[in-house]
Amino acid sequence: MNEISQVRRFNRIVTQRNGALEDSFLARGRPLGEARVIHEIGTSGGVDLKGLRSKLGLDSGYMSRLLRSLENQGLIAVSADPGDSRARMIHLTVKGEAEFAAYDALSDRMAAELLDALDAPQRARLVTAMGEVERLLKTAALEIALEPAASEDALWCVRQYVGELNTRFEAGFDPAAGNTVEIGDMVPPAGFFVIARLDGEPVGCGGLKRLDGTTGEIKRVWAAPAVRGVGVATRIMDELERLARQAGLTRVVLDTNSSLTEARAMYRKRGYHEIERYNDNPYAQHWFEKEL
Amino acid sequence: MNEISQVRRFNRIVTQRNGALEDSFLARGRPLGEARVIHEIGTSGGVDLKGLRSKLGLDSGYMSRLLRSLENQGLIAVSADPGDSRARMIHLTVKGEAEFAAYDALSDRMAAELLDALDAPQRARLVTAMGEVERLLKTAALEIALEPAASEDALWCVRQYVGELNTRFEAGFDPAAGNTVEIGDMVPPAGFFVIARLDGEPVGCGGLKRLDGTTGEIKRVWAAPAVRGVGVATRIMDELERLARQAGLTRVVLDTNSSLTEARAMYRKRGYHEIERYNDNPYAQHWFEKEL
DNA sequence: TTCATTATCTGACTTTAGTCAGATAAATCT
DNA sequence: AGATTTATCTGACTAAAGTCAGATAATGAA
Repeated sequence: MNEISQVRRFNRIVTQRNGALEDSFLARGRPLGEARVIHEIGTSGGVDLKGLRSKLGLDSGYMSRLLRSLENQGLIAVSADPGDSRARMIHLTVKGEAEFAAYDALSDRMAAELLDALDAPQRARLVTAMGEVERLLKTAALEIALEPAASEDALWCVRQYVGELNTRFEAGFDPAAGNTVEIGDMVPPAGFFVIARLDGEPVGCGGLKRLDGTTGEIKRVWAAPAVRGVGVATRIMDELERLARQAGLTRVVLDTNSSLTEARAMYRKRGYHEIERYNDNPYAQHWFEKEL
Repeated sequence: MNEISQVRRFNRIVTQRNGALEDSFLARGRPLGEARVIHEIGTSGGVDLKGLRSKLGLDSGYMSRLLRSLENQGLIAVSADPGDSRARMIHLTVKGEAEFAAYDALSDRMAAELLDALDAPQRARLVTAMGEVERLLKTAALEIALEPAASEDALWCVRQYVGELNTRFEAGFDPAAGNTVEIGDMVPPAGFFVIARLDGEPVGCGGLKRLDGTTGEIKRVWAAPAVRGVGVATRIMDELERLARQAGLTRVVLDTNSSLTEARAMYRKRGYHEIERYNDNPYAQHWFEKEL
């Protein structure tokens, strides 16, 4: 099919370019493995060895040797984890930070060189198209799955959600006052909680709480700022509605604050229509329902 | 700058994806070096060792060993070049073809998997955006340079040009009858010939012939079909006009056939306007000029 | 307290990728 | 015909990347 050949052509040409880029990383005179470790530590800014190892997918022996080498070069410092003295924390030294900054500057320069070869309208088109490809690749890589509402990741997502409401609502958001759902409400079969992940990292969530035999309420739909435009909220709503239908519900409702105008537009687009106030949530100004 | 960070974000996410792709190539149980050689031979379908070596940029000793290994696996057959018995020709055996097809199918499957994760409108947007990125990356990588009009590559380009006119003109194109320029006319300082290259491969050409003390004529502007939409013709015209100005000319003219409508539109857009017939080229129906 | 588990490290290994200095034979130049 | 160049091959090497089997010490569970 023609779409497939466009994807393959794209992969080919981009691989060529990135190959050149990786070579120039090597050209900084350091083995690629070491450079990758420096880059990873630098971007996360101090990490635990175990997490680093799983992120880069390296053997423990190999990793140990890489770290020893970087330590001898004075680029990193390894210290014991305060909570668990088997585990190690790693961070860049001043020299390591400088090295990381040099890689960073190199990446910047390569990007600038590419852009310099184009005129302003072409640059604008390239950046727009790259953004579109990036968003759609993320969309394709998105994974939505049921998650225990009490899990570490679920709680993290809800904290992000609460934090964001707090900055967006004019009067702030007090989770105690505005809380209309408990963790237990979103545990199957009573309700559900789902998480959206990108390469394993949580980037969005949403919950469904059963109100009665036929009605479910959608709660806590959140998408991380880094994935705006990727369709995370849409995919989460899809999944929650599917789960609601599967559980025999025929109707879902939700409430929302007037400051969340994009959310309201999305609900309408998905076939929700506004109804009378059905709860006493002090932060809600709009109530919606949808027949499934 | 914001454009730079978009380019870097793009590079990062695409590298991740392609990294996974390369790993799966490795996962076919063959070292990447061997896989690259099979791929290269397969796509070009029978090659000479020297060309292969320069294309992949490998050391002669290393290459020799790679070939010996592939030969022992029964994937390739090496024969003497009929014209030069020092040189070697390489082609895939039946088993090698099967292996190549397997890599090909794998690439297809990975592209299909990506597309499958999207709905039809998203797929269309992805493919469009990938095409745009691809074209603009090519635009950025384009190199235009003076070339001896009698060089191997220059002659190759002109042959492509002639072949294309022959298929596009209703009555065909006879280079003998339609020839209004000789190689010698395009040798500096009398005239110029330029070639556009993408990663070293010629993908377009154009010539300038001095008619008198103030006027130059633009000839043989051609862009390979693979780079349509990349702006090769535009860049070649830019360069030819620059060279004309540099040589002290104040006016350029050119002629063209009525079947080349896009070319005519481009000339107008570049500030050319139509004038009276100035030569007796039997294939020309339109004549243009531009003050520099 | 004992035992299994976990996080990291060390030593001994292999494969991959690549370099470099000749060797060899055919082709080309003088 | 002899000298030089070219295309490929062989041998001897190195560095990078990675694997695997224990060793060690701290942690957590019974």
